Amino acid sequence: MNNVQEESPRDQKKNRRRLQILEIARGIIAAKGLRSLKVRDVAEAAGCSVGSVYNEFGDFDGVILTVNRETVQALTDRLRGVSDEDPVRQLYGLAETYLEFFSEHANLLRSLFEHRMEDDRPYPDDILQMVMDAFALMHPPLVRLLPDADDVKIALLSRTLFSAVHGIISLGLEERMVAVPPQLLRQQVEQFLDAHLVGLGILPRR
Amino acid sequence: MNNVQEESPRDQKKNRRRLQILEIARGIIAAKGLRSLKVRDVAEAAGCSVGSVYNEFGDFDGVILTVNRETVQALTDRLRGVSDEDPVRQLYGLAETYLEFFSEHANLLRSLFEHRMEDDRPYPDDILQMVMDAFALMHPPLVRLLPDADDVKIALLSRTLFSAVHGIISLGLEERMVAVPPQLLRQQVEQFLDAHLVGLGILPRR
DNA sequence: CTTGAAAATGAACAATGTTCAAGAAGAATC
DNA sequence: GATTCTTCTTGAACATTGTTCATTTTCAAG
Repeated sequence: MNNVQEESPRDQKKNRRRLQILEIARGIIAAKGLRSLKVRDVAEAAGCSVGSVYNEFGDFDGVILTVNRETVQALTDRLRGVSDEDPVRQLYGLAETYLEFFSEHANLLRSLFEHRMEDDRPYPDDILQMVMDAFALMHPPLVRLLPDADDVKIALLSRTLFSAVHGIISLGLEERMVAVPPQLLRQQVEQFLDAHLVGLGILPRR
Repeated sequence: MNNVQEESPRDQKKNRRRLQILEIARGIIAAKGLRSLKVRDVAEAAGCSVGSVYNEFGDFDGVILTVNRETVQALTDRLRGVSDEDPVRQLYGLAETYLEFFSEHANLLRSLFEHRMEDDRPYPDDILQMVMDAFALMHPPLVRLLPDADDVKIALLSRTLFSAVHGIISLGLEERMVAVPPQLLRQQVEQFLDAHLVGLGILPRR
């Protein structure tokens, strides 16, 4: 049985344009923020009609959500690239990588965390799951470092720790708030982890 | 010299309506989120024309920003009410009070942290300052607990700690993400503080 | 080539923020 | 109290932007 679908020229064109629309939307969000994203701008830049955008994504939220989905995917890929050789280093690496990624793609991350659906439509489950999975990446190193602890507790701890790091970074990079210089922020995150890992008994008191 | 401006009947009416508009806007944001706030709804509920809303607040962002200003003011008031008798208890109290306030006014807090201005207009400085001041409320108890530490470092630590707590709470209450049960979240925040204060040498290792 | 299905189009519509000329209301002056 | 001046209020009109859909175009299959 051959499951490989041949891609007709028509589908190729369709896919090419789908990617193009996403690329353009991502570019606008990254450059000028989610609030500056307009259907007509995207359609014009992609050389198609607004109807085609709707045809491809259902509604405008569909475009945003697809960009967000790809953002969290890219984030996860980056976080998975952190070396797991030494579990302590891995924790620092995850936090620092998150900081790097957030610095490089601040507006995309904000779109991911701040976008609200119209009315009371639910946020897509798969994206939420992907975010939770990303935040669970501290789980394996924590398990290694706290072998006697309950696995459920570690899962909770992983989310808590990553959420804390997220708070420090997202507010630290918020240029609206008194902006923290990047180098200082990195140091801030490190010292935060220092203290916390000492508190968890993972690192010795200095 | 008498600096007290008599309030003319006209001003009274104006002020009454200003307050009414804010009350209505706050109610809508709190109940259905910032994205559901519409000028016409506010004007109709306040029994005036849309023009009057603009006359009073300049533009629609003006309404939102005023609500946000009052939100952070209310938050600060609540946080200032935390007892400063015991500095350790004060830190826990600040975190728990923040959790309480966030639970009760989740949509208002989200409006404060997530609202972006049109184009590239800057977010009002006074609001940013108020948020930073609120986050600095951990400073005094930390100074008492770490009398030998550099004051600038403590200021940074205060912001970091509060930002971390903010991250844990805002993501924990995010019903979009896998919602954490309130009681569990409270425990989560407490355990987070436990570990961190141990790490800072403020609490003894248990 | 014909034909039927799928996609693309863009004008029209709908929702919503914004402006402003005209009128109403109130204060100031006599 | 009448007149005049200032200020506020109004809401229709406009501007922007998301959404729909009847029509046209495209193109693969027969």
